[in-house]
Amino acid sequence: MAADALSRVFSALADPTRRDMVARLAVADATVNQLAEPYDVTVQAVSKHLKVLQDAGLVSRSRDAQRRPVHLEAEVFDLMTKWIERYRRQAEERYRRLDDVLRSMPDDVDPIPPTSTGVSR
Amino acid sequence: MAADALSRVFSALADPTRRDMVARLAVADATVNQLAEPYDVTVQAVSKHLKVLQDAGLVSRSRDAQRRPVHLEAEVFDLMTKWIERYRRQAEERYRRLDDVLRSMPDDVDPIPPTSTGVSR
DNA sequence: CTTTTGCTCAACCAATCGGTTGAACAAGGA
DNA sequence: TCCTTGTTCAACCGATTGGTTGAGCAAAAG
Repeated sequence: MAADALSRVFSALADPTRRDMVARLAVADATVNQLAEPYDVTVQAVSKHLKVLQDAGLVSRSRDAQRRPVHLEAEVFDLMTKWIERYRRQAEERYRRLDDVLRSMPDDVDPIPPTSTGVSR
Repeated sequence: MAADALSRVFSALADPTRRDMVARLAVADATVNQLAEPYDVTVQAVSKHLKVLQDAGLVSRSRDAQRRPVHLEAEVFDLMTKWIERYRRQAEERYRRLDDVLRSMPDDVDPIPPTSTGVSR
């Protein structure tokens, strides 16, 4: 696994089962067995998934007798959101500028060199 | 690879090299060779990374003579943003409600059964 | 036509992933 | 004390990943 935080978060959420767990944990904390119940895998597999989510900082664990309740930590989402928004905005900004350039293209400038077809506006 | 779109996008961005490519493509379109230049890997490896980004719908390709310029498609980001925001909001909402519950807790109700330590808030 | 440029395909490799089974451990209940 | 419950650890397995090299192909340039 790539060591950096952002990679860990993205890759943790790249798995549908883990995303479903996050979705359910957004509603309420849950134990490993509760989380495992709907899925067609062993509780050990779920425990592994939880370790991935925990390493990504997406969930935290506490203790309640033998149980180890899982709690969703929503703050880490910010890391992703910030990254995504940054580049989306940048790309959209670029798109907007391209639009401006095309709109302001002077008539005496022909960006397409004449070809055999000879078609240029 | 998990077949669903969201998994493909998350997993595409789970790699630092691919995130860096996206960052650079937000500034300007680029050819495979241009993209490969800063990295310490073969151009074939970069071509593979691009295939992953393309399968996730994050980039598109066009044709310019022998070149196959890469263009960032910012719209797919929405898919992620929507998913993230949904569960973050839900988790934060739950946190807020928990706060309310604690604040409105009547004095004669002790939610924690007495233990040997006897400590309860 | 031949060569060069830009890129992709195919085969391979080591490392990681998501899953399994089996054993272990920690804590409460009989 | 022994048993049951909840969870994790360890070892293993097949599939996938990110990388390599080598060959091939399409289009421009010579």
